[in-house]
Amino acid sequence: MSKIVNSSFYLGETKTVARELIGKILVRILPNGSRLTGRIVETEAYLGAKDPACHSFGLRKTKRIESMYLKGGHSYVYLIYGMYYCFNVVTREKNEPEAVLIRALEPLEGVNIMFRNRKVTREQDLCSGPGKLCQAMGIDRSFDGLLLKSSPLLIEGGDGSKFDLISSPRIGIPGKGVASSWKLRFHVKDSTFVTKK
DNA sequence: TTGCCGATTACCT
DNA sequence: GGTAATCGGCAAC
Repeated sequence: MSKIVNSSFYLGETKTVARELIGKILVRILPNGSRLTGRIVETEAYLGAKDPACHSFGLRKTKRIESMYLKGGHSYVYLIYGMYYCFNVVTREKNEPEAVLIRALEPLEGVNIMFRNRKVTREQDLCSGPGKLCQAMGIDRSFDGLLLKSSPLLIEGGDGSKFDLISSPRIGIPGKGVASSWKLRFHVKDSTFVTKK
């Protein structure tokens, strides 16, 4: 059984946290105690005030992004395109609104429940995208602003395996000048569970 | 108040 | 390859 990640982990450099979240386990605990878990295989770093692609660029503050201003280790969940949710882990200190977007998981426990939550037939289609994994794990706006250390949502340390990592530009943010080419996306090399082309 | 667009996805030709 | 679905933020009217 893996250990819950200590909150101090999330206070470091956001790019480092994004890289080191690869291989850790996202755990969703249902009201009946069932565990839905997946190994994190793809992440992206969003660097707050100085990052034009980040919701908190220039320290913008709205109701939607209030949780980004919480201390590292909280969740930031928002609605995108009016129909999908994206799950982020807040990093750094309070009032330093940076975060890591969790883009893909390799399903581990509770796979049959994930199949019930999404209408797909292949396991590779369950959590291979930020909107997909929220659907599979039943994460919505009510999970925004939670401390990721207990039910219903937390992150565990994983099995300590090492992975070959690839870094690349972030997906879906064209037209943001130099920020569009920053290599802030990380994923496990050769994983079949990452975002598809 | 209106209109456009987004850290997406599924389904269409 | 293209585009509809559908809501909140925000700039423009």
